[in-house]
This record gives sequence, structure tokens and C-alpha cells, in this order.
Amino acid sequence: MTSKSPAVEASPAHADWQQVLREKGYRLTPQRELVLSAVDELGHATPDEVLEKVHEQAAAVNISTVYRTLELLEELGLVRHAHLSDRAPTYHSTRTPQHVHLVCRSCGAVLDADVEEFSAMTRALDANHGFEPDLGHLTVFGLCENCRPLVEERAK
Amino acid sequence: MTSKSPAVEASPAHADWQQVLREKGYRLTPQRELVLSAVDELGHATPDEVLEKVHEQAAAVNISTVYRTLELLEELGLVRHAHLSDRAPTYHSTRTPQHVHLVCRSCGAVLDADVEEFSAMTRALDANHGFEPDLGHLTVFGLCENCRPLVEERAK
DNA sequence: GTTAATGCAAAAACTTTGCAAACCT
DNA sequence: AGGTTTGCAAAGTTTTTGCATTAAC
Repeated sequence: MTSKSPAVEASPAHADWQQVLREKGYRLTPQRELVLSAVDELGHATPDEVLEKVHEQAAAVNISTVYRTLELLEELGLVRHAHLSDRAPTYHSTRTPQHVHLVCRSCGAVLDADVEEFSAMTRALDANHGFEPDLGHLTVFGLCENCRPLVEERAK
Repeated sequence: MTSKSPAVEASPAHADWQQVLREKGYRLTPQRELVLSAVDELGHATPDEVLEKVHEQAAAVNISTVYRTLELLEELGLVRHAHLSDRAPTYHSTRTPQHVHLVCRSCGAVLDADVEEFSAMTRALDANHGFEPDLGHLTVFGLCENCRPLVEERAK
């Protein structure tokens, strides 16, 4: 695997999220903690799903606060977003190791792929275009193991 | 309308788009031709940009017709869409060879990459997950040649 | 006590839908 | 003629914004 330091134990980013906020002069609010926790726990979630999760915690947070907070947390590098459907963006914590999303267009399943699987691609894009891909934001649409045979069948 | 001579003759998909429509029992309408031409000419375009382009041709087409038509043309395989920004989907003609989009997050530039650059990735996803990527729908966000040095600078 | 952050409600941006009129075949 | 497609207007979604109130520091 990668030479990545201790992966997900004391959750580095989560541990000092308060400090990250303070350093930039932002305030610590319960809403911000709730939104960050929700993203952490949900794995991949749209703003709407984050709101729902927060409401489960018996907390009343406004949807506009969710949007504003996600934007802030992303700016601070605590969360990231990708586009897993043709519609809403989905947010995920940066605590989990960076990964690429594989989305099945047939059944909607979401798989996580290791960034190493994209090392050849990364080299090719660098060599051919001088382009540096942002793998954490990458979503690959396609067909999953299960749906592949079904769809190929239908094509005949 | 302007006496429109065959804009692009050596284009397979374009040549028989009328036939493709007829075969499935759809009707040939000026709106459909205008939308398809607009997509062809624009390269990458949002529904809104398509509408604008069509209006340039002095034709009054409704935005809802653009949406309906793009959906139809995609179903027929004459156009495809990808997500080049965090917001709107962009449509492009299937006449142009299948390619992957590289989008710079800093300056917004869009480059086209050859699918061959992704062959290793394709093999890896197949081997590791049984996943078959849809390269025509793939968009890779990152930093282009020009912006790379600038952004790396700023990070310090 | 200041100043940033939140809630609320209204607006904005984008897309979809119902239906009568217009148009293709 | 007959059924499809369009235009229009209205409704649906999702996201953003302004401002008074609340709360963090």
C-alpha cells in the first residue's frame, strides 16, 4: 500500500478540526461539528442527506447552513466532494484515504478504487498534457461486475 | 432560414441522423436538426449554450424543447453528456471520436485526452473490480500545465 | 461588547411537466 | 387525418442570498 502514515485510527483531520477552524479565524459552532460528523459517518452524502442525518441527532440545523458549512469545510480541506450521480454532488470526509469512485450506471452501486490503480493514467496525463489529475475528485462511470453481463445481453 | 448546405458531409452519425430518427418512429423537425447542429458546432455545450447557439441561427426554439431534444438525441446515441463543471452537464456530439475530458480546476480549460491513455486504468479496474468504465462519460479534474506551477506556489 | 454565524424567507438557477396548438408523415 | 412535437406557462428541485437575530470569542 501507500507509504501513508497511520490511516484511520485517531482520525487526524477530525481530531484537530477545531484547531483548523480557529487558525483561520473561524468560529466553532455546534452546527459545524454536526455537519462534519454527519459527513464522516455517512461516507458519501448529498447536502440533503447531510441535513437528514443531522436532524436524526435531534438537532435543528437549517439547510442553508448545511450548504454554507460544507463549502467552508471543503475550503479548509476537511471534506471533499465528487459527482456520483448526474444530479447532486456528494461530500465525503478527507479522513478516509483518498480514493476514486466507481459508479455503476445500471444499478447505481458505488465502489471505491485505490488511487494506485490510476498511477499509469496519472503518468500518461502528465507526460502527454502536463496535466495533474485530482484523483480525489474523480468519478468513473461504467458497469459493475453484476450488471455487465445483463447489459451486454440486452445490446444484442 | 439560411440556405443551409450540408455543413459537414463526411460525418457518419450526422449523415444519417435523419434515418436514425425515422427508424425509431421519431419525426424529423427543424428544432431537432438545429439542436444537433448546435451541439456539433459547439463541441461542448450546456443546454443553455445550445439554446443560445440555436438562437443565433435566427431560430426560435424553446428551452424545454432543447432539454427534450438533448434527452432524445442521447437516447439515440447521437450526442453524449459529461459533467465538465460542478454545475451543468455539457453535451457533445458522438461524431467526434470518443475522448476523455480533462478539466483544469484553476482556469477552467478543457482538454481532450485519447482513450488510449486510459488503457492501463481500464485493465486495472476490470481485473480488480470487474468494472467496465465508460470512458466517453469520464471527466478528470485537475490542474493544467499552466496552472500547476501557480497553484503549487500558492500552497507554500 | 464585537463580529461572525445562523435561521428564515425570498430569490435565483436549473429542469420538468401538462396541455392546447402546430406540424410531420 | 392522426398522432407526435412544440411552445408556453406553471410547478418542481436544488442552491444562493439578504437581513435581523443569536451566539462565539
